Amino acid sequence: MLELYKQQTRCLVALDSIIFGFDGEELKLLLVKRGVQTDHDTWSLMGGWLKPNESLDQAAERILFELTGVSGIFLEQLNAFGDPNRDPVERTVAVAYYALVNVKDYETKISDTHHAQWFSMHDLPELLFDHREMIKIAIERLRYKAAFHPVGFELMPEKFTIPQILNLYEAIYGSNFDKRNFSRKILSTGLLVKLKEKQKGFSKKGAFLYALDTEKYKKHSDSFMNFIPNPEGLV
Amino acid sequence: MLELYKQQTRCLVALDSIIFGFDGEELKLLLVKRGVQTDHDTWSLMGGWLKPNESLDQAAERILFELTGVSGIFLEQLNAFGDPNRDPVERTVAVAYYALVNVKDYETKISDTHHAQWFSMHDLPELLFDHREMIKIAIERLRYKAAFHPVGFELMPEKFTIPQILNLYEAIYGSNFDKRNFSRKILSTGLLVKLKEKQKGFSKKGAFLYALDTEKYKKHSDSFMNFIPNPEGLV
DNA sequence: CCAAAAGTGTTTGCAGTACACCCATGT
DNA sequence: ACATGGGTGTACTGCAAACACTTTTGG
Repeated sequence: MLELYKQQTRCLVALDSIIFGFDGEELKLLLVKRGVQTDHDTWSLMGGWLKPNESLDQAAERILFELTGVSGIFLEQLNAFGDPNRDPVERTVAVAYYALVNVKDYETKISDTHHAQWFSMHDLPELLFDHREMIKIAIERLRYKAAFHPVGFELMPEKFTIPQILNLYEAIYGSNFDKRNFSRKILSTGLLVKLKEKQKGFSKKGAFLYALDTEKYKKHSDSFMNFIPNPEGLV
Repeated sequence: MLELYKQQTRCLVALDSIIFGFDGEELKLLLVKRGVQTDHDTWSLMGGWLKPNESLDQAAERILFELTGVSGIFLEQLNAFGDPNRDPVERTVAVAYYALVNVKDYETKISDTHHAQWFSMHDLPELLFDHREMIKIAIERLRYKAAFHPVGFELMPEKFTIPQILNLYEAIYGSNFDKRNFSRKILSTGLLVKLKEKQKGFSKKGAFLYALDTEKYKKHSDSFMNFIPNPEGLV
């Protein structure tokens, strides 16, 4: 039996994180400038190697922290990618994770560290290896997830307005939703607490700020409801 | 840059398949008797090692074929498992897949080969490593998937009856559904073709056999609808 | 006073659910 | 004849969708 183990080829295991962010208007992706070996403008997902004594989840969490200083955010395994030629240097199996953060809260932390930069989903640069494929699958997964789970709040800052969440969902799905129906739906979750303050500066009237009821959110984070119209439209 | 590659530790990569089967009555799982090194009654998922020149999907497909003679069936990546201690012999990252087959069509092929055996989901033997955890996640995934995608048909034989599909869905979700509503829903997909024959022998009246409209099925296999009542009940 | 965004209610239709009786046949 | 499982129809309800006007206030 142990013989069987000895004969097998070992293989590098990498972790790559697709980090989604939202700045109140647009859905963004955090990328890092690819190291010196390539002089052209290639960007990469946040990635790193699996170490001997950590689990995949731990490794993804660690790498995210090392590169951004961010921890404790939504981070979920997406898929493993193992095409034999996906990394031309040496065969590597990559386990991809996707993460959700709000851009505002972490902006400074992130940009300083590792030449990380937020890119609009609609305007991505040239990407390393199969990272574009990973992103494609991640956005599909995010759409799937956000359609039924209140995961969108992970992308919002602490205080946010209903029109902002609407913007977020429109950005995720690339389509427009009726604001009346949407607002009713979101409020009917009971996860939002209306604050006394208003967001000023953006619109003349100003929109009421809301906060997440974190207690309820924890309990209901795996709950299940329709957040978007016509979920049948999903692939 | 290449230095970075050199420094990293390589690691074994295994594939494990959770193979669901349905015999018309019960949901089953295909397991293999664990090799000689353990004399006690430990069973294992179908598994094998990743080879240097194959992708994860290819490897999963190959291993499934080697162990069962079955190919071309529904086989989808589930999750990667990478706890450092999950395999006590040597650290191994396992990429799990789940597969759906109908027991009847492949019964002989399977049982002959590798001491494989179908087990009732409710009566599983002692399992290797973290295989029980994998199975738990696989059944969750199957429930999730089958709730919205017509994937249940993958588990049915070529010809089947409505009561059989009902049985299947009841087995998957461990609860009972109203047969009138269920039958209406399933037929409303337009994926079924009613045959002239009846299934005889089981009930006195006999139930009409149906076949899958494979053309439509291919087109709609990623379509989206509710197959079960109260999908909110899902985790 | 005007422009721009926020906020709010009602009607309509469909899909999901609950529910009960007749049918066909082998024994 | 009867027991067993197969097959069907209807009424109700609740949620989702469509839809338009009023409010606020900065400029």
